[in-house]
Order: sequence, then structure tokens, then C-alpha cells
Amino acid sequence: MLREIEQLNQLWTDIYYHLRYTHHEKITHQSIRIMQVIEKENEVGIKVIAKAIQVSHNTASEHIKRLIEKGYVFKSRSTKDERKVILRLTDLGSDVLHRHSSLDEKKLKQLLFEKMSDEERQLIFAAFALMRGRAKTVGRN
Amino acid sequence: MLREIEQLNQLWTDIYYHLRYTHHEKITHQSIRIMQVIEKENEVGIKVIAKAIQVSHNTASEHIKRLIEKGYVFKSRSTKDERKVILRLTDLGSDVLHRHSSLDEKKLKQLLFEKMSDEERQLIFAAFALMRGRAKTVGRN
DNA sequence: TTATAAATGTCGTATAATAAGATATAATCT
DNA sequence: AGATTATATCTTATTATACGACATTTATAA
Repeated sequence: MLREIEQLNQLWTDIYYHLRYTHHEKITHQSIRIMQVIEKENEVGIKVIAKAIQVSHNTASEHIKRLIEKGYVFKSRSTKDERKVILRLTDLGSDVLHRHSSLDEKKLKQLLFEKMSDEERQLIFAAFALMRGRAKTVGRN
Repeated sequence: MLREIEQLNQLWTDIYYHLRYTHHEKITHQSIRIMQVIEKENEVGIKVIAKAIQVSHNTASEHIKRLIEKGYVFKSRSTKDERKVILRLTDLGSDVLHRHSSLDEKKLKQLLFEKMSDEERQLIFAAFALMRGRAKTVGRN
């Protein structure tokens, strides 16, 4: 069983290594993690960021300041509670995050539409959709 | 077609977001990228690293020095050409890289063996193996 | 067998990122 | 009104990142 888990991880990291974007703009690790949280969760504020990356709230606030300076993130305030900040990615921020965590669209296109049959492609989609659906429930219960 | 590609990327990043390790030791972005190259390629030296992360050879050499200090990497010399360094990950280095690029084994175990039937699990493995096989050929023609 | 090239290492220096404590401000709650 | 909550700013300290210049060692060419 452990054998299978390791094997799946091997497949996972191999796929990412071969299909990721090769050219990256300079960006730090913390920046990526912060932007991932902003993209995947909703109504993200400073506190959520601080907890997600395990730093103090003032450090989180400084990270956000820099991300705003770079044009990757923008702030708005919650209408319900005006103390709360709501963070969102700009289009530029989305692009940058994409190039650091997604698969290269050109490579994916080649893979799915030139190197695979329709049935194979459908197999891939079915498997990923299944895995995503179940992954969402992992950790709770 | 672009729609499908974007959708697959959405699935990919969602899966990673839900199944990745949540606790990370402090490590920089460049360190991870360097260790990925060392793990996935063979006979990696300073030049290869420098090219992979787009820095000068002296900067690459300094990165490697720090990774060695941290106990993540070790050096040997090529027997054919003694000028050349060959880099490898230590066990600790492998662990650290694993926690930054692989899926959490506990979560995977839960996902594959508690939340899926045998047929579903086989579907996942078949799809990933297929994808990995084809991914290796992407980029070259 | 020198001369030169290739691969790597080291030193000095500069900038940016990272992080926390202390303190401040503004909105909300009691 | 006073306390609490969420965020911001300022100061300070450490580490990471990067490069140019120069040094070293091994390999190859003339």
C-alpha cells in the first residue's frame, strides 16, 4: 500500500517536472503560498494569511504590502465589517501564480491533443475529476 | 480545447492544494528548484544548476554551498572529468523536497484506500501512468 | 609541454526578503 | 465609554540572493 502511494507521488512529481513552465519571474516562496491561499479560499484577510503561512499578523501585513506594490494583489474592505480586509489577485497576480503552480498550457495542449486519443484524454479527465472530488473531503473526518 | 486545458489545470491545482503537506520547514524557492533538478536529472553539476535557475555559475555555487551546510545536498566528483561536480540529495534533502513538492502520504492514503473503491483507484493509477509516459515526450518534437 | 579553456570556488559588496516586537489606528462590540 | 478585533507602520535584525572580480584545478590543444 505504501508502495502504491509512493508510486503515485513519483508519477505526480514527474508529471509536474515535465509539464511545468520553465521560465519563471523572480518570486519568493512565501509570495506563492500567499497567492495560492487567496486564489483557493474566499474572503481572505490578513489573519487568514498569517495563519496559513505561520507568521505573525504584522509580518503577514508586510507581505501583503509588497504584493500590492508589485501589482499582484489588491485589497478591498468587507462591507459587513469594515475592519476586515478582503484580498484578491490582480490579473497579473493570477498569471504569475499560474506560471508557478499550473502546468504549461502549451505542453498540456500537445500532450492531450496530439499525443492522446479521445478515449485516453477522457480517461485523464475522469481520473482527475474523481480525484479532485474526493480530495476535497480529505482531512475532515 | 483551451477550455479543457484550463479545466485540467484547475483540477491539478485543486488537488495539490488539498493534498499537499501543510507544515513546511522554512526553505527558499531557489532551494526547492535546485533540489528538484538534482532529483529528476542525473549527473547534475554547477553549470546545470546555473542554467536551470538562470543565475551565474558563482551564484549557483553559493547556493550549493548553503544547501550542503544545511545537509540537503552532497558533492562528489566525476571520475571521467575531475573538474566536474556531481550533486546528490541526502536523505534529509529528499525528505524536505518531498514535503514541498509531493502529496501528503497520509492524505493520499486516506483518499486512495478509504475514499475510493479498487476500480476507482486503478483508474487513477492508469491515468497518471499514462500521463507521465506521454509527458516525458513533450517538448521534443 | 606550455598555453588556454572549462568547471568550480571564494571574496567583497549590495540589495531584497523575512520576521518580530512595539506601538498606532479605526471599526465593532459590550 | 471602554474593551476588543483587525490591520498598519516603524524599527531593527537576520538571512537570502546575486554578481563581478579573482583564484584554483583539471583537461585539452597547439
